[in-house]
Formats: sequence, C-alpha cells, structure tokens
Amino acid sequence: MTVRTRMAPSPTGEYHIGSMRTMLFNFAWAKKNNGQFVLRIEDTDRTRLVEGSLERTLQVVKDFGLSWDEGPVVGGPYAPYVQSERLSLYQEYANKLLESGHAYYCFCTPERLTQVREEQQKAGAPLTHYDKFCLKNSKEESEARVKAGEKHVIRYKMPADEEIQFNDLFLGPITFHTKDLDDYVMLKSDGFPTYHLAVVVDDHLMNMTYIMRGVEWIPSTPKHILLYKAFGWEMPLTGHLPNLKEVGAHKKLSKRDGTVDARLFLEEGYLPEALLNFLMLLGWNPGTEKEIYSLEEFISAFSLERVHKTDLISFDREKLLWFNGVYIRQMSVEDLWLQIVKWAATYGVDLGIDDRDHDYIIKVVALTQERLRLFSEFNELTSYFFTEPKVDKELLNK
RNA sequence: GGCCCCAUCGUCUAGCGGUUAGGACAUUGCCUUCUCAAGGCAAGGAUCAUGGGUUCGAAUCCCAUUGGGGUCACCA
Repeated sequence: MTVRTRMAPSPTGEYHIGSMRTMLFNFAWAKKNNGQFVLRIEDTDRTRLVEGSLERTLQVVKDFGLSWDEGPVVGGPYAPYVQSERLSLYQEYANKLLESGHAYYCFCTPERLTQVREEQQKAGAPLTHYDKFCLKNSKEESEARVKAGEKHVIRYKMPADEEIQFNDLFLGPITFHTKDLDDYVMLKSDGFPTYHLAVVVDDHLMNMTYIMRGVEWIPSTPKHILLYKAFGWEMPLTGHLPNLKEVGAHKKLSKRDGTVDARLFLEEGYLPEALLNFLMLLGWNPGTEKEIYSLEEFISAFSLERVHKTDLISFDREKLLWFNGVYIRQMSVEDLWLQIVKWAATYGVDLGIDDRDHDYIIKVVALTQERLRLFSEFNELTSYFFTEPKVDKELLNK
C-alpha cells in the first residue's frame, strides 16, 4: 500500500517551529516510501481564524524547502483539502452515526453545560463529563426539535466501559477506558465538525496510512479509534511525537524566550537547511555520529524505529546557531553573498554596504564568513568595512 | 484531582543483559593564526531519578516511589 502522510495546519495563527518538525517527519516518511505527503487545512473553528495566516503558513512551508503533493493550491484526487469546504461530508457521516446509534442530538445550552461542569467540580468529581441529559430524549422527539429549528449539536455516545488499546508507532501499547471519556461534541451547532469527527472522516477519505502528531493528541486517540470502529474503517498507523520546550524550562516553547514562529527564524537570518537539519534531530536520531544532514539524506535515513520516546525535548537555540554557522561556512563566498542579498531583500534589511563594488563586498564577505552565524549579524560584523568608525578623542586620551 | 505518557553529562542524544557509559552543542585549556573566528588536540562534566526485585551479571527486564509532561471545551 502506498504510504500517505499528512499535516493539517489550522489558520489560527503563525506556523509554529514545533509543527514544522512534525511536518518534516511526516514529509520525510512519505518521501522515503515514494508515497504522498498531503497538506490539509483544518479551519473548523471560525472564531479563531486569523486573517492571512493560511497564506503565510503555506509560504513558510515552501520557504523551509518542503512541499506537498496534494493540498491547497495544487489540488489532488481527494479535493477539496480545506475542511470548511467539506462541511456536507461531515454532516453526512454524523448522520450515519446518528442512525447507527453511535451518536445523539443534544440541545443543551452552553450555559447549562458550564453549570453542570461547575456543579461536578464543586462536588469534587475527579473529572467533569457531560451528564448525558439529552440522551434520554426519544429519537422522534429529537428529530422533531431539530426540524423545528432548535439549536443543537451532535454528540458521540460513549460506550459504558470498554477497554480500548492501541499500538502507538513510537510508544507501544497504550490502554484507555471509555468510562474516562466524555460524550464529546462531534458536530457543532454552527454545522461545523469538531476536530475529532473531521480528522477521522478526512484521514479515511484521503486514504492516510500513517499519522504522526504531537503527544498532546494521545488522550483523544481513543475517541478516534471508536469512530473508526463505528464506521467500520481501518485506522491509519498512529504515532505521537515529543513536544519541544525551552532549555531549562518545563513548559512548551514560548515567545518569552525567543522566536517560536517558523517564519521569524527565517527573518532572523537562519538558513532553511540549517533549521531543517536542527529539527530532524529533535525527536529522531540516526544511531550514528553523523549530524549534518541534507533533506535528501534525512529522507533516506529516516526510520520510525529511531523516533524517540521522550515526551519533551529542549529546543537548544545555541545548537541551532551552531548548525547555521556550519551551513554558512559550507557555502561558496559568492553563494553566501547571494543568499544574504536575497534575505535582506525579502525582509527589508539594510545591509549598510553603500555603493561599494562587488569585488570589495565579496572580499568582506569572505573575511566574515567564518564568523557569521546568522545573517542578521552581518551588519555589526562588517560595518567597519563600509563606514568610517567614529572615534571619540576624549575616550582615546583616557 | 481522574486518566495517559515519559525519565542517561547543563542541553540533544548513543546504548536495546557483560562498554574505561560513546558522540555533538555549550564550558575550559593548548596548538594554529596579524586580531576575532574557523579548524585541530585535550580536559572537566552522568552515583544512568530513587528503592526494591529477576539474573552469575542490569543504564538496559519487572514492580513501586518520586519527578516531569500531556489531557479532561460547541480549540485544534
């Protein structure tokens, strides 16, 4: 069977460097197996949509040197690849679940839900669940209320107590019990699906064979397993990847400590090749002492067996800087200058080179190459070649 | 709190029953060099979270504890 993997960004903000790592792994696995890598847009939360973020996400993926075989812009046999354009599909499958008795209509207001939740918390319940209030309603009654235009959602009817086990690609067997799971909402009152419904329907319809995603998805995996079972579908092989954190921190990568938006790394003057190389080693290791990998080399070396089990990896910015320096030194002087110029033009950076002739600049670049770790350091590293240094005579006398 | 996952130098990791626990980043020193880098060499740095087992033998297997993380939404 053809290996098909996907990455499904949400246009709710700027693309995160950690997501780029996950995308890289999915991309590499598809490429290694001569399969397809699919990009799908999960824009089912209309309240969090951020203007232009979809376009910027697509752009940064390209800028990092990755590409997709199917997805937005390029299309493909399973189009559309944007969930908001697939609404009728989710409704259709939600209805199937309704008919087969795996789901039910719920008319509870958000206010009632919060109230129920608060009461459960007050009573000291170990976890809060929907109280299945609407499960009592007869099918006829529910359908009549829906027909009358009453606001409703569709919930999955969680089996009383069933053991659910799945074999994580990286972590091995993981067991859950349905009694710990909620009758979660699959279809929202605005007719949009929640993640759980949409991801299962799409992954199946788009013929995905492997899913690699962050560890935060482990707890929702049993919900997906149940859906696959209810539909009678086979679930793609699924594995969960460690998240990234700041060095010395216990939490996920945060803006406080530096850049987290993938695009901003480019803007600071990191090379995509260096970034990718650094990302490869965050959750995977070849088992050899080789550390410098081109994308092609990574694709052929990548294997599922060598993906790490750890759940949190430090994003060592110091080492990333080192990688960038390595890649800068690997380039020819002419190429390096070309890249710097391109970078400056893209991000509107003034290199401060005045109108010096090319030969002079190249000499300066050659002199700077060994020292340069980041394009954004170019100015302070070379300014004295282009502008008269200002000398404070008073200071000299001292 | 319930459930789930994880645990080797400061950091990223190698290790999959017998190793002086290896490498890389960072740190320090030396060499090279007109400086700074880069490069080369070297050093320090890990009681393999703790406690029990299993075994002739455990970083490696099992259990418990501790610590950390994740998750419990009409967000993904």
